[in-house]
Amino acid sequence: MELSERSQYPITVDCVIFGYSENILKVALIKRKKPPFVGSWAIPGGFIIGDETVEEGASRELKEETGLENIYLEQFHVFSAPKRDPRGRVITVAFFALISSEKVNLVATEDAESACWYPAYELPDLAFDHNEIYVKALEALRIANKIRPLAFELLPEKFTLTMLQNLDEQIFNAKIDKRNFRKKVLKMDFIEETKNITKGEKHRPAKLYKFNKETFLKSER
Amino acid sequence: MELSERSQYPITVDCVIFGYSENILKVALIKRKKPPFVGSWAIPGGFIIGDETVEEGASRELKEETGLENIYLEQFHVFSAPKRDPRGRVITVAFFALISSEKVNLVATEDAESACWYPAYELPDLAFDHNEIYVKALEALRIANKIRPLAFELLPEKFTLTMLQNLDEQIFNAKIDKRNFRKKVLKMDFIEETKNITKGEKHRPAKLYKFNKETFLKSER
DNA sequence: ACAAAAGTGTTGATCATACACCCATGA
DNA sequence: TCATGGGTGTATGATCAACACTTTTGT
Repeated sequence: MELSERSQYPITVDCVIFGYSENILKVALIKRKKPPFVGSWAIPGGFIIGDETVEEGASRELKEETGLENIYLEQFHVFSAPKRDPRGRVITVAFFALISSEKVNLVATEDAESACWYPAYELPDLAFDHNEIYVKALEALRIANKIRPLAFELLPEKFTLTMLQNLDEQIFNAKIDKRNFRKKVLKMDFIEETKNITKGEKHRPAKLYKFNKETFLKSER
Repeated sequence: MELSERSQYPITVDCVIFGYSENILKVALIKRKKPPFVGSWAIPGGFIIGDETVEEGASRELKEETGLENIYLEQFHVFSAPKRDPRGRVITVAFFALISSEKVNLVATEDAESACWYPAYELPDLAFDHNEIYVKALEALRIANKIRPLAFELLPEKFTLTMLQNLDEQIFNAKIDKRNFRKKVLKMDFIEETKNITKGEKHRPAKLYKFNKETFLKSER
């Protein structure tokens, strides 16, 4: 049997894009302007075309959506239920993406009437099987964040320990003790104090830290 | 643009089948009898057909290969490099499978001249990008085994603590201290002592334990 | 009696948790 | 001077790592 005689399927990538602004973990959603699910909110995604890998497809999609390149991307699950798209069979590879820029303007694409950031714990009901995809995305983000340090991908290059703690609290949707958190973080030698401090806030300024990737990679071995 | 006008791709599932026999963690491989890579060893897999989900495809494949149903299966990564199959573009969803039966006779399928169990740390060089798939499979198995108890899927219903320890040692390819291991395991209330012991071995008999899934699920909450 | 694996406790080090007050700044 | 978040230490219990001998069986 030749390859071309096999069942073939359109493949999409769906990207659960996490961002962090105003001290809140957010997710980028688009409002659909084409059927099916016109007017519903959905996770951005698109078809794989030509010879691109699923990673390349996800990057391309992300660039169209946010204008950004070199974004952290990680695939976490394939959704292949035959009726997940009422138009016909589409198999999707789901990714989560982490964006560090404080304020990214989302671009409404071909399929979207508009796009905006929703707080991660206040999402509206989503189109297709996207509620299910989102649940798995959060789960995958939590597991990945425990195994390796990912929070930095969501923060600006220099950040305060309070920002880092707040972000962790949001990812796990749980309160963390401040002193214990700082003790733990300051023991990690890949989190380096910079000479900078925050300014212009109406309270005591905070030290800024940065993540040293090289030191982290060395400490891995 | 209609769905049918999109780029479409043949999809395969590849199953890294782990088994455990003679106190050794093993992997099922097939010897290819068709081009490309005739005579090479490979991870078993096959095309998705019709309306089946990737999970259904993997189960079907596994049944053809081992005759077994209701096997533990977990997808862990999509491999989509355009040249990964020299015959043409094929995107594969990789799974790992865990088999508990002590001795499963592997069935040579349509594509395979033969099939056999290889010790997990003595695999031959593999066809396609299967070396890379295998590395990721082992990694995924280790992570999954830390997060939830999977070792039971590889053991007979009743097992000794030494068997369980040996299996963990093989999965992580590391030596574990016997007393510490037993202390930890016996604290888990979902591992229950049975009234049975091993027999007919030329040393002191061992108590047999079993995994109580209900108790485990309760302790999760 | 010997060989082979089963079974068993203690100690010190490290880590996680709980908890409350002073400090530096802007308004 | 007040409001706001930044910054700090200690004590307790839990968990992990290291380590060696006795027991039970088959031959």
